[in-house]
Order: sequence, then structure tokens, then C-alpha cells
Amino acid sequence: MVNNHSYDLDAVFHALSDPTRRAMVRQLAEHERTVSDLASPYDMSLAAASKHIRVLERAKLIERTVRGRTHICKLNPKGLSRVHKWLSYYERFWTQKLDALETLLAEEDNKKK
Amino acid sequence: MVNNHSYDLDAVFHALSDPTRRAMVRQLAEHERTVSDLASPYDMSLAAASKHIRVLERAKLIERTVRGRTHICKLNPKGLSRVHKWLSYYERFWTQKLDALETLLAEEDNKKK
DNA sequence: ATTATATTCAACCACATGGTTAACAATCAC
DNA sequence: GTGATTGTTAACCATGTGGTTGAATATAAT
Repeated sequence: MVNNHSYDLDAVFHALSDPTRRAMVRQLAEHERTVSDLASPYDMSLAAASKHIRVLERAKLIERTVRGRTHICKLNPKGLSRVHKWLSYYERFWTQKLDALETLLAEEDNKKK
Repeated sequence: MVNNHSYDLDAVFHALSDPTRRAMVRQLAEHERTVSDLASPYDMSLAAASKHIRVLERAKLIERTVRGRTHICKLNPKGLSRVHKWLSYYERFWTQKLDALETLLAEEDNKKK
């Protein structure tokens, strides 16, 4: 039965399901960028990029500051931390399951030395 | 552009963008369940639930074992670890700690490719 | 052999998504 | 003011998504 703020996660995960949007997030992790900055690497219209940015904004993954005619976008850490929180529930589970694999990798590493 | 294995993440994030599917993942974190088990909490046809399960499967978030006429689904830890790996790049935004396990997982993932 | 159970598949539908182009709005530079 | 720059909005299109129902498949039970 779905949890309390699942509607948020819907938007967050949906936003992140597109490679263009993930790449934009990555760019914003370096520093703030304008809409055209974000759009420039992609072979698509500015309107299309603008839509992507709006999806990220609606998911609260980024924030926008309008200064003059330029819109400056920056990452909103809280957006991604929502994913982290969601994931943390499962983290124990899969870290446990991968324990054996870690050991294997460690052994392999020791052999190299 | 994006990165190499983005297509994986497309599927993973898309799969997780639906509340029904996230709830299914949550159920599977407890223990394995059959398709009807997974479907039963929801007010939708079995066929619809079956589709959801297939989306999770294609994203490699779960695995299926057919035994007789029942299909037993279990969580695939590696699926979620992909999300964690992706997320770990951004973790510095809300925490300073760097988990050693992340590094191990990253290495494991690199070796596979 | 018949019937019930577990699940998928195929066809269909309404709506969402990601892209386009063209028009609009606001700001800056001259 | 005129014109260029930055960005959004609107209308449109092809494809994808999540749901339905009904038929098909495979196995289990009697």
C-alpha cells in the first residue's frame, strides 16, 4: 500500500529515468547553470530542454532563480536525499547479500599483491 | 551522451517511478513472493500486476524462478545497488561520509564490464 | 479425462511523454 | 524605439504507459 510521500518519489524517480535529465543533474552537481547552458550539449530544441528542466524542477531535484532574462538552475540536495532515504531501507538488505562478493573481491585484490 | 550504462538506469528509475512497483519491491524485501501474492494487495487485474512485475524484471530489480505453474519472484540486490552507485556520486551534497562499500560495489560493477 | 489454478499474451483504450515548430514575453544593448 | 537574446507557452505528433478484457498456456488436482 504505497507509503506517505510516494507521490514525491513518483516524480523524482520519473525525472531520473531520462538520461538527458540525469546528465543535467550531473552538470548541476559541478556548479549552477543557466537553461541554455544546460541545453547546449544536446541535439534538441531549447523548448525540449526547457521541458526537461521543468520536470526536474517539479520533482524538486533542482531550483531556479530568475535573474533578468536568464534562469539560473542549481541542484537541490534534498531532492536526491529523498532517493537516498528511500534506498536506505534496502541498503542493509543488499549489502548483506553482496557480502560474499566483497570478500571474493578482497581476496582477489590480495592475490595481486 | 550520458554515460555508458545509462540504459540500465533508465529502466531501473522508470521501474521505481511507479508506486505499485515500489510497493512490490518493498514486499519482496521481506521475502520471496509469487505473482499472485504480489498482485493480491492491488485493485487491478492479475494481467496488470503481471506487467508491473515484468517491468521490474526487465530492470533487473527482481528475478523470477518458475516452479511448476507458479512464478516465484525475489529481489535482485544488484538492481538496487545500481541506484546506490549512481547516487553515491551526489552523496557529498548531504553528507561528508564516504562509504567504503560504495567503492567496492563500484569496482565490482566495473569488473563485470 | 476434466476441471481448477497460476500466469502470460494479444488486442484495445485513454492518457502521458518527449520531441517538434511557431508564436509570445521579458530583458538587455544600442 | 529597434533589434537581438533568453526562455516559456501552445499546438501538434508519434510513441510509450498503465489499465482493461478475453483467450491461451501450462501445470496440478480429482
